[in-house]
Amino acid sequence: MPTTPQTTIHHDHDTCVSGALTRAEALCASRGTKLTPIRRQVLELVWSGHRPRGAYAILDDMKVDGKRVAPLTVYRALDFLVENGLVHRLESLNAYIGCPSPDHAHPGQFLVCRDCGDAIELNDQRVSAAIADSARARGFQIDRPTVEVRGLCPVCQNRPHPSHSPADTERPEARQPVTRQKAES
Amino acid sequence: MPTTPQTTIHHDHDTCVSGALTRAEALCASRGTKLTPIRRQVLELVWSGHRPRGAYAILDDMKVDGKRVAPLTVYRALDFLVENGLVHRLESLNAYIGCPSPDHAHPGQFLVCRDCGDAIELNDQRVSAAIADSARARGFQIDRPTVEVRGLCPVCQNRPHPSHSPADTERPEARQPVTRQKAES
DNA sequence: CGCGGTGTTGTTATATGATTACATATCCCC
DNA sequence: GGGGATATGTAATCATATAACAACACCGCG
Ligand SMILES: [Zn+2]
Ligand SMILES: [Zn+2]
Ligand SMILES: [Zn+2]
Ligand SMILES: [Zn+2]
Repeated sequence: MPTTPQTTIHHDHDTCVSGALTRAEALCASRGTKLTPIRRQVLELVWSGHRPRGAYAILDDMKVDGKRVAPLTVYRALDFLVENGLVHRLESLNAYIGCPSPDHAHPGQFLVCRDCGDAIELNDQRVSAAIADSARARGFQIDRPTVEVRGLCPVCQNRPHPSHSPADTERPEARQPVTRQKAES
Repeated sequence: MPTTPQTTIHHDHDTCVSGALTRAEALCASRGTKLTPIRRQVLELVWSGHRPRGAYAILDDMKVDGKRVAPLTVYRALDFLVENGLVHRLESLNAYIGCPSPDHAHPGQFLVCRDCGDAIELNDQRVSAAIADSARARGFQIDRPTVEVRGLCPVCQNRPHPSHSPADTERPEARQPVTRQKAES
């Protein structure tokens, strides 16, 4: 049994995380930015669940030398990671998620499941183009478009109902259908 | 000099607010929902600046009988207003803004200026359609699409730079170019 | 080497945003 | 008038994010 078992679709998540870290190292090296130990650890913790994660959830796991770090430490690292495109911020969840393709600049477009909490990253050119057109028509200069679609992912559509679901045993991290959920525990 | 002078584009804002309140009254009456004094006051305060406003900013103005109300009072009213489409919540700002056309259901699409803080509401069918297609292609069932575009509005593009701007005297509510701004004071 | 600038981290406190749990009041229908 | 649904009051607490300031580390340069 692997050490980090919490993802929706089965895959070799340990490899998945180490890959993300390796790519991040390479990217920072090529750009002359510094992926310090703290930043690296935060990035690893963002990836750990392969789903959106809140800053304080990361903070809880951030023991450095057995000592709990300050919130600012985590936020500063997250700012760096977001600025460098290694992590996206999900505005509607106040949460962060690792970007699988940080090498090319892109805004985040996400399908966020209200049940399992997973966030699927899209990169739909039609959506981007439609937004760009609409903004241009009004003379608005875009910094960063945000597209976050809340709903129900295909997997969760096929489960009877989250709160009564017998699948809780095999997917213990399932979210309750609350109004405004947290990204994680 | 009017009592509520803080908007970007000059217009008769007092009429603008009273119009929104009248429409809200009519809409609630037709639906059988109740626009209570508290809800009405919160709606008025949401509209007061004609721009996104945080819950606690509203709270600060919410003296009822000279007494400060509890946060929950404001949040409950905001929940009602959002559910009834009278107000939109801006996820990227944790703020609320009045909807100019609450009569027909629609998700909010916004162009949010990073300088003046104004939010222009769009309703672009191409954007909606592109998002719907993209979600359908992945079997994702949409609850609520969120589109919030951060950038610079036409007015602010023509001012030299927010922090050095001489226009501060005529637009005292201008925002600083900070990383993650508040909706209001 | 030693200096000074830039960038990173530490520490403490606080602002802002949102919810839980429970009690009380009010309205409307019967 | 009883009784259920809706609305508000009160207190405490949780969650998210930033401010202000100090210390340290790295790096290029004289
Ligand atoms: Zn993974
Ligand atoms: Zn991405
Ligand atoms: Zn107005
Ligand atoms: Zn609207």
